[in-house]
Amino acid sequence: MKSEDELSTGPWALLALQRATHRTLQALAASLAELDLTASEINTLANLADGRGRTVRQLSLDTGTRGTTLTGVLDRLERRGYLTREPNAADRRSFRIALTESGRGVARRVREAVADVERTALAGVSPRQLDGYRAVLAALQEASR
Amino acid sequence: MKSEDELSTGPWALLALQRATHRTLQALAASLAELDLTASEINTLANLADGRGRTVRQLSLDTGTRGTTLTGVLDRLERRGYLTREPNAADRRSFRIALTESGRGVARRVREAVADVERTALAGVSPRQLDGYRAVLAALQEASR
DNA sequence: TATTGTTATACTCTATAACTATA
DNA sequence: TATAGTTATAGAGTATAACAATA
Repeated sequence: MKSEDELSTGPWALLALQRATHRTLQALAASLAELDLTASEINTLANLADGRGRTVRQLSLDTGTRGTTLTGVLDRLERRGYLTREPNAADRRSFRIALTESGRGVARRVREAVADVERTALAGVSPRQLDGYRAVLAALQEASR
Repeated sequence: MKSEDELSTGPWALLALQRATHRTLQALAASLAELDLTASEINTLANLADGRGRTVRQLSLDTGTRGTTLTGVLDRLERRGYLTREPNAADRRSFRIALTESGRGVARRVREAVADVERTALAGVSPRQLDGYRAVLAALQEASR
């Protein structure tokens, strides 16, 4: 717990953000160890798990991952048969990333693991606090463009 | 903006967390480009900026960075003259990481950049929302041990 | 001219395990 | 025996710049 003084005078919101991200990511990777996925792969699959196809650009915005990083991540997931890059008729420069049958299975397990962590963690949190969390994250993102 | 349906049924708290972390980190590194620091180095310096010495272990807990990663980060920062590893009389297995004079200067600038982002981002956020944010981050970390 | 996505390079971060010194 | 910190290795993530294809 930080001192009152620090909370009021020093920056803490971003430090806490990073700490929480590192921790939850490590916990998530551990709970999904059997699937042998990296943090970025988990992040990517969790985003794709809703079944909506996305372009690489959209996925990059959704995950916060750089395009150049995403190329490698998608390469590995494609090689493992979890997704495909389909031509995009609407814009022939881009692809639509779509989960395969087996990709959907893996993505579902990832999504469940993510949901599990959230359920456990947020059990004692009020809707109002959750709302504040969402608002602050949105504000941080908005200020970082 | 996500659909109502997704907010109520799917996991979003961790996905939003990762997205926000990536974004703010990129913005921070860009605003501190002249200092030529990586995200981890920024995180480390921002934590040390309060002037309190720490062991590597404590720093690892504070930043969420792995010990093995921290060794390299500290190596580089030490080589640049920003910090020193001082013997720790209390426990001779460990070191106390302390900022040097020039390290304090750099850390101050890092801390100011972090504070700037926070001020800008959180200008329109209420204390109550900020409180919810803090509570949720704490809950996520607690559930990830 | 600008954007989408990939490639290339060099460096940083991570996981894992082994190792030394100290507790 | 356990912990603090480092080292070693291999793979993954990053910034940056350049590139082809398309808009």
